[in-house]
Amino acid sequence: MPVQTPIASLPSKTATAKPTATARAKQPNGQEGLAESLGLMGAVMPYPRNAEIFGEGEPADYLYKVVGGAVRTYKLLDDGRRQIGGFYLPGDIFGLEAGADHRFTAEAISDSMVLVVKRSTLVALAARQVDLARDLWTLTARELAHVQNLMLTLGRKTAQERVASFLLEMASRNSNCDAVELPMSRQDIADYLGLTIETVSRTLTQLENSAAISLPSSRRVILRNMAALRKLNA
Amino acid sequence: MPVQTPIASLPSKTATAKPTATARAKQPNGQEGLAESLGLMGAVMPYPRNAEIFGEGEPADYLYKVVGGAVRTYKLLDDGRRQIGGFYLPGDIFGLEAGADHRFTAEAISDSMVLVVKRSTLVALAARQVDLARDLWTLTARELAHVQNLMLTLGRKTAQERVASFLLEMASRNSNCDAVELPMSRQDIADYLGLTIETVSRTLTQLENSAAISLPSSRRVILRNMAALRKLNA
DNA sequence: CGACGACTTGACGTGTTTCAAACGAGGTGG
DNA sequence: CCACCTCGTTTGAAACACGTCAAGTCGTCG
Repeated sequence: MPVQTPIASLPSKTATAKPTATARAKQPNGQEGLAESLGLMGAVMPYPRNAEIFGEGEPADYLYKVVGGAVRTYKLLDDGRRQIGGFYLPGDIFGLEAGADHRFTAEAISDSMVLVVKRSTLVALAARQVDLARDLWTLTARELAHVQNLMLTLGRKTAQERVASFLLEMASRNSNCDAVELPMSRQDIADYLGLTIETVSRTLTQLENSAAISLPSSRRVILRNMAALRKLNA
Repeated sequence: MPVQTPIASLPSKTATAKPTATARAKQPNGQEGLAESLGLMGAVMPYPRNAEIFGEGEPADYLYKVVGGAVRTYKLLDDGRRQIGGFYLPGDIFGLEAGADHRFTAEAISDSMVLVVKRSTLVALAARQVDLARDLWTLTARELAHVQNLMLTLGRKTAQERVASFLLEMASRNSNCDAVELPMSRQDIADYLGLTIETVSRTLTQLENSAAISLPSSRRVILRNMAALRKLNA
């Protein structure tokens, strides 16, 4: 449950942002430039574990970047089923909307530090700076690509395939390519993959028994056989 | 299977587009302006049933708008499983990418007429016209919202809930709000909802038996009890 | 040490898939 | 005009993967 809602009490030092900060050399990537300059226009806020950062349906006045910790976004169906849309790790940007409102709820998975940036600042800047406008578009497109992949996973894959996809996704983020530290609980993973917590747990032990991974602890996974996992990735 | 690939032989009359065409009054919607002006910069191409319009991984040099017929976009897993990402009906725009390549394949569901517009034209224009840039962003955001909804459906819903969601989605597009003409096959619906063709068929007859819908023919559905369907929509 | 939360494991039930066959509409040819 | 083929759809019966319910284990913190 929400522990604090610091958005309302944001220090409005955003006005001090230097417009020229976004006029740096164009990165091949399309997001780095934006990610870099964000630091100059926002404030870092701490969110304790399970604190709500923003709620579904709230006005999307800010955009967020994980500085430390981890964040999940999700939607709740009225009967309590939860679909997690994505996990955000340090460096990731989330909460950017083209429309007026947030379409998901965002919560800190663990105690987290989050950079908060006023959206109107960016949108106003984007009106004059073509490449910033493109960065915003690219960011949304990246989110789209991620959800499309998730959709593929949710569509018609076995539990093993889903868990394998998840582990490979996590590994591809942690530069340390074959040891993954999971900040999220089994329930979070289950709600991300459209499975139950029991199935996730069982599947992980199956994968361990088949020597594809090992589990030194429940939150730590070592990918022992990438090839096998990738084959499951279908 | 692909019957023709007319993209290569596109008449390049796109250069005759009038830049000022996009400077019309701002619509509340954010897409109408773009959708409207597109007609001036592209050519309408016919695609026979099942013809490929573009393929996954191909350069995304064009953007498309359905003029007549219907289009599906999908991804194929190597073992033949197919996930349909969306259905596009007359008026809908598809194939817009922020990146260089198409991430899905697009095919005509039935004989279709499709307006084809050169992307570089739009992107170049967007560099000078702020609201066109915003329209492109909004279009991607709309696609994102749609896929997020689909993700919710695929996540952990029963067959009844999925089919009900699908029917309500289709009904919300056909202005004729309670009679839906389905251009796509049961297999298409199944691959959209992450079910098998048999389950879709069975579920439709269940819904008919429970008086929620009626099926005058296999491609024609009449929504008899919206409330019941919406309750299933969870 | 005890208690709590997160995770794992087991036994059983069930909704969906799978495999198989029948049905129906549309089209062609005799 | 009817026989016949084809393709999409429907229906049936059996198998299976995952969900559910319940108990047990592990690690952490007070």
